[in-house]
Amino acid sequence: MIARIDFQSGVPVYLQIVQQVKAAAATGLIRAGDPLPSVRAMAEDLRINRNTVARAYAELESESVIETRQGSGCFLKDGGASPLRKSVRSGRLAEALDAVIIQAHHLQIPDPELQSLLVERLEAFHLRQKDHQAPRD
Amino acid sequence: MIARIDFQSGVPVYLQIVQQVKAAAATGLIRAGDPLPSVRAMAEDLRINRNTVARAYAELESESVIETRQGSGCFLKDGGASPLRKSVRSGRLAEALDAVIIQAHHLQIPDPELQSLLVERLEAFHLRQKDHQAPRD
Amino acid sequence: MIARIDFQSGVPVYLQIVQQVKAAAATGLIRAGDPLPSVRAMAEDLRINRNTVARAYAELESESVIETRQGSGCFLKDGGASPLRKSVRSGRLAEALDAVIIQAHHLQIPDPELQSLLVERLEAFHLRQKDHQAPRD
Amino acid sequence: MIARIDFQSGVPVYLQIVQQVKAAAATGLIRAGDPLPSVRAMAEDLRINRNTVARAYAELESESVIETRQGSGCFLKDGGASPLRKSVRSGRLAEALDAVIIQAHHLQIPDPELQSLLVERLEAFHLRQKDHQAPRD
DNA sequence: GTGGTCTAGACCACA
DNA sequence: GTGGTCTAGACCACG
Repeated sequence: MIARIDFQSGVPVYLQIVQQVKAAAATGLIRAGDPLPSVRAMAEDLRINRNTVARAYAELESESVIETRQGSGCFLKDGGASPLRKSVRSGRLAEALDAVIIQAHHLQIPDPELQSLLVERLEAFHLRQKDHQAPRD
Repeated sequence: MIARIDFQSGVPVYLQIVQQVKAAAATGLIRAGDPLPSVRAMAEDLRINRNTVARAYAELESESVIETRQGSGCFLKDGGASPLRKSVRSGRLAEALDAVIIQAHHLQIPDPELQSLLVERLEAFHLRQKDHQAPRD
Repeated sequence: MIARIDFQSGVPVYLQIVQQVKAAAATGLIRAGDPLPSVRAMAEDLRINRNTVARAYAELESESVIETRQGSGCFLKDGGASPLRKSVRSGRLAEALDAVIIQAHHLQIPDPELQSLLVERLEAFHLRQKDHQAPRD
Repeated sequence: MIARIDFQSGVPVYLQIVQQVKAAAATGLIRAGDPLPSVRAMAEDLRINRNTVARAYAELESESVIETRQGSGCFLKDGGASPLRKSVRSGRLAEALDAVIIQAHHLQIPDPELQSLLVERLEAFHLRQKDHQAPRD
């Protein structure tokens, strides 16, 4: 099972799926070419409607994260190149960072600590990536 | 002007106001006892519906950030310190950073660029703060 | 009424709406900032379900053609800059052209005629654009 | 090899085969009376399901493009000329071109570039045709 | 079996 | 009033 849904969070269920598939792809839990659980299977697993899963998959496809072939399933794409312009990509990341900065501000966490926390989480992220590569052999 | 609304962001307008009033309080732009702009004034300022501002103020009052006195307006309450323990606070921030890291991965933005982007956005953030504080002198 | 649906064509209804809104935007029938018919209104107009229209609008938003603000409606964006890379954009157009070329081949229309037909349709397109600009004054 | 499948395109695989067999017939790659590859051979060639090839052949037979003889395979029928009148044919192509023009507009690709892209894709198309015909000699 | 589309209707969030 | 999300269930296209 790939995803866990928090029905209390207020975050749309389909977006939770999107985020968790992206996370699984980023850390290497699933790799290019790997099939995702079928829409029906994931819906049953998470006890949600098929349509909700289908919507998540459609969103993932429109972002070029997965590829879906009618009748055979959904597969993870290789992250060859984002179709978005560089400026757009850093713009989006800047928005996300701005939100984090405001949050840090509210949590009264000083800049240097935020920066070192980023370094720490980056290291943790790459460790997870290695963990997922090893067991495959 | 306390708040700036980003209609593109998808974040509810009333929540943007809530967050920005909190931010303004945290940075000292407004202090305990200071009056907030009237609902009508802020609505005209931001060119949004009065209901939206009223809702933001209601939310702020329910969180005990502000206090409304019948007939005279809304005022900032004191109580600046975050009640959360340090570990809880950085834990929350870590979650937010993890999400950003995953996003950066899918946007194919390398670690060093992410880090320098953080520095850049932090500088922009503090510049904005100064802009707000200057007119007060 | 902006769209006409052909239920016989086999083309998904939501895609027909997407195409027709794009066409209306391209020819200047609707302009940047103009509101689109509400989801409910268009659904009633076309006698289809609200969700189908909503899906079309969602697709249009994900392609940056329109902007939707909760509670106030959907508005045409100004076509400032496509977020896609230049290479991706011409790649997509190349795919569309390849399909046309194959079709021309099946219809046994020689290359020079295809090329002059393109010129002709381009002229017709720009004429339509002018037509839509004039009546506004 | 008669067909090349583009799994990314979203066009049903069986339709791609239908179109490409028609194209092969139109360009003279295969001629009246020629045998088509067996269902099994083509399926292995293209790494797709036999059912998919069978469906394509069924479609082609129902359109009288090919003929199946029990036990000996499928053969191309004659009857090359398009039955449509010239005006109808260019009318259909005009519709397709209009759609491409609208797409080019949204992709912000200027007219001259669209025209030169057409020339480029036409060349690529004819190159592919030659590649197919060469091995025949 | 797979995913895609559409309908009908409920409920929520926002202005 | 606006759009967004989710469910339930039907039907189609594809492999």
